[in-house]
Amino acid sequence: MRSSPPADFRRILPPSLLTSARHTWLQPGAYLFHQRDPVRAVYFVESGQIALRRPLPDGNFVVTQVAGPGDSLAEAALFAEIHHCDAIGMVQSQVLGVPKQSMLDLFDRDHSVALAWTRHLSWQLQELRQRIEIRDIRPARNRVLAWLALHDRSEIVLDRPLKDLARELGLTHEVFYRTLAALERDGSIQRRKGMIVRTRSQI
Amino acid sequence: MRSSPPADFRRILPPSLLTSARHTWLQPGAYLFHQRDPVRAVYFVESGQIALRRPLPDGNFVVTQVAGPGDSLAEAALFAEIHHCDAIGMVQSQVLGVPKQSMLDLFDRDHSVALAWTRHLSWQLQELRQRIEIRDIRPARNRVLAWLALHDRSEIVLDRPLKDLARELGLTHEVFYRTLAALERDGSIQRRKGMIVRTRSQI
DNA sequence: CGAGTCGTTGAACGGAATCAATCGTCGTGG
DNA sequence: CCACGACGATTGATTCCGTTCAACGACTCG
Repeated sequence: MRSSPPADFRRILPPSLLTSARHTWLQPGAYLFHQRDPVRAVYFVESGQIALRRPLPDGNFVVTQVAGPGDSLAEAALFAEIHHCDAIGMVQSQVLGVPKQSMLDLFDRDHSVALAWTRHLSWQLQELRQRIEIRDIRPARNRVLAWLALHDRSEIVLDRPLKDLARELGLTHEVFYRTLAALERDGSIQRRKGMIVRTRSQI
Repeated sequence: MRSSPPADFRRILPPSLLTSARHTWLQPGAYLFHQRDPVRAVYFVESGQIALRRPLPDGNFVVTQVAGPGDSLAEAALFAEIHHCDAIGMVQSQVLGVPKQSMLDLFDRDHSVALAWTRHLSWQLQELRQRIEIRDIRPARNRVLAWLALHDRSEIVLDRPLKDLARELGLTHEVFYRTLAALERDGSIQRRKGMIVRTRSQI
């Protein structure tokens, strides 16, 4: 899908930063931080799933991000004094916390790291914009075809469960399964264990 | 909606950079750049609308971004030798092109500018993630309520046509109108010229 | 005064969500 | 080892909500 490298924090942060970082285990429902907590660190998800949500006056929430393995979390917090949303583990999760000040200091000392971070953010942006646009494609058949077409190789390796991919595409997993089945039926794709192969590529 | 400042490039780029920038007028359908063109500049939309789209082998396209006034365009190009998508004016548009090298040089010379750019990207990311999550909310009524709830003040000033807001929310304008009408009917909001006022805020 | 666009409502259709049931696989513990 | 539960994958049936098409009024602009 993406023409940019995978946005995994391990490729962005230098080892020197990683040593000053703290690993944390989070049980399901446990808070990583609360709204209005002072910002101490920028976080990266190593495993599990962390949700960011903004509490509303009436006691409800609006979810603003769901971060999975490899994702960075609340990068904008780097430029804020306090958090403006809650962070909660959806499942048992492991996160890496890099102290805010260490990060800013390193940016200051080492240009290449600052630039690498900028590149990371730019890639993320590109990917998200793409995701938004692809979700606007209707019906499901065309959306899935577009998603397939964005992959450079005709063989798409499924590194995640189809269920997760469905969510990324903004479809329920049922509809995604059905659509894939329909595409295979009419010969647009072939399915092999753990991968999808594009055959014709008409949208 | 956002708790961060508006992401307008005029607040990020220092005047020194803006002087070295070039204004370009783009007619509808005209290309700002093509895929595989060498990256010369990073662009900002001053007026109109620019679409980024990735050409497919079969002659089709997948749109990856639609940028409006104030938006930066293809920031990731700053780290690439060639463009990997086309940029086309959807309507008559004016863009500002800041030479890639000027930008990188300035980042190198002036930390504060580099940091401002990082902050800009972080805010953009946050906003996009929020947009994605809000578009997952169904049905339309709840989505609109969530969108309203994200605004800090109970009076939401409509700076853009409702049509555009509908698009941002991932709804057709008809459904958006209807939903607003329904919300007003049951007393959840009140509408005054150019603004919407939250009254009750239950989701 | 028309042309164009936004805002608004109506009616009908279609496609995706939802609910439900089944199968396979994997890991866990008795 | 097998039973059990959890979860992914899959398909069916039904419902419902958002899209689409259509029409109209208000407003702005040339």
